[in-house]
Amino acid sequence: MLNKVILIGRLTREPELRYTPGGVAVARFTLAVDRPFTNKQGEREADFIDIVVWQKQAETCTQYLGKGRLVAVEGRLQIRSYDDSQGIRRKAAEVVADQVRFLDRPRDERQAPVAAARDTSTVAEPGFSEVNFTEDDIPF
Amino acid sequence: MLNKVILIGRLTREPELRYTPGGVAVARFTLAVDRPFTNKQGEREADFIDIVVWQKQAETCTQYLGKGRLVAVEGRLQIRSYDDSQGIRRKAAEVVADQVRFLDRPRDERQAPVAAARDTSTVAEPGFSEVNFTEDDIPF
Amino acid sequence: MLNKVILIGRLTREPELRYTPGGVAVARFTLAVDRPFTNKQGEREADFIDIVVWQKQAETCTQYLGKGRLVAVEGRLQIRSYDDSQGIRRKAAEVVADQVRFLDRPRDERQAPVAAARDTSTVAEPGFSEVNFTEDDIPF
Amino acid sequence: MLNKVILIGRLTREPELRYTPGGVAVARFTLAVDRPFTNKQGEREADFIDIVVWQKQAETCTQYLGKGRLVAVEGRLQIRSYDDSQGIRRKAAEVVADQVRFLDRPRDERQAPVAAARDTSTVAEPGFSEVNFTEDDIPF
DNA sequence: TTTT
DNA sequence: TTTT
Repeated sequence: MLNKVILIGRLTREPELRYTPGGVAVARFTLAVDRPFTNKQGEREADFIDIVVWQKQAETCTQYLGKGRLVAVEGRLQIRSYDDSQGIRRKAAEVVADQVRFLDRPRDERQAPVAAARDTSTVAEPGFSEVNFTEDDIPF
Repeated sequence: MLNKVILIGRLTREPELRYTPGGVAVARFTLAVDRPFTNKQGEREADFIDIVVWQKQAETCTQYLGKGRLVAVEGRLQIRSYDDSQGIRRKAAEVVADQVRFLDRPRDERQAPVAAARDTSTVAEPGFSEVNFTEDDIPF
Repeated sequence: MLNKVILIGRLTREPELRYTPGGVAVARFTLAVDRPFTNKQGEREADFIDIVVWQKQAETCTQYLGKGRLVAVEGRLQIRSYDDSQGIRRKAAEVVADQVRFLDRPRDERQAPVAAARDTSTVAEPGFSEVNFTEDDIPF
Repeated sequence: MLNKVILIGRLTREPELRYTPGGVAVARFTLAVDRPFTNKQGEREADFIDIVVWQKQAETCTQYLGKGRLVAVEGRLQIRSYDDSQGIRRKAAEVVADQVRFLDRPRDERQAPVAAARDTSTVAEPGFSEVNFTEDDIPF
């Protein structure tokens, strides 16, 4: 009845963009999220979490994000079963993103910070469509 | 850049429904959310948190919820300033709900559980409008 | 850097309790979490999400929870790799719970509501250990 | 029964550190969190949300954070009533932080990135004390 | 002002 | 393998 996931981590690789037969964009990438403690060998580990993004947001993520970028992802945890190419039954877990927020600047934008700021601001909330009633509208 | 609140608590009173001049429904209610510890006198306290709900969801909440009902609210924390009727500047904090989930049955539905189940199921996700691409659509 | 999962759903079976070689309690159960939309056949699906609970909370969950019970789980999403009994490399996803809240009463407690209320209140926050500084302590 | 807030925003000023009569550190700061839409004048607004941090984390936040720094805060929403210096009854809303994550580097550390990285990594999770059972311990 |  |  409620299924909410919020992650902050870094992309392990470029997003991969595909289209459904019906022409809808879908992107996938993996997020490395550091665990909040060290293991018995004193090393810090990470969870590698698969992210799925749909529609316009899929395209903006693919266009602007790359390996190492820091993002916040809000979404839901989806578990699905499938048979792999060897016919072995497998389960996949992935976070289907509602929102992807970009938390750092691309590396090569240190030279062109203003343009970068503008570019990324336009994609800051890909696919966002919340109705924006504000406090001015509140009648009590 | 990210503002997410998730609460589970009980309504302290009936929701109050109004309409903006433009005819948009807005409901307000207060949620009592027990604190996860006792105070120095050994008593359990609660936070009384104001909730604002918009549009169709405002109407379904007003119709189906009442004092004492258990709900989960997902939304964002909004802080706004205003002058009260004495001209004193005040700040208001409220959670603007994206989702309100009903977690228990109304009291008088013990007699008529089937009808109740059907009725509440139809309002289980008031105003919900997520695009429902599913795993069958994932092309990789 | 942030990995937060919040779920509300129903247990698909009794929790299973084990102990590590060092004697620490671990419980596992699966949560059915309804998806917020229907599929193309008009059916409502669910995600079946594995939950891991540690220590005292593992024991209270095992003692008080059973198939069909409604709970809220707060935790982190853990992805781990392992080889199954056939030597096939697999990935497992599970939510490691920080908190498990019981959102309904056990079925057979309708006859004994008072005792039930007391019993479950004592386990309402298994393993909880937050430091409880309150507003009375705030020096400004 | 559940009260969870997750915010990403920027400090509007330096944290203010005090101590309770009993000697416990408490820090306060305000977070500007951009709203996910523009108002009717096409401007982007923000919510200014008061944050309270306790104990060691209060001290590390005060030591390392300053105006403009980007952080993620996880905590609970607390509503409390008090009388101000004019005897006017007021309500205060604040997020009591469980975790504060630093999401950017301090400005003057561009010159000394390595030291900065090390310094901030040691305070990345101030006050964190989660028990760190890991997958190696899972007996099933 | 407050819910179970 | 699955809950209401």
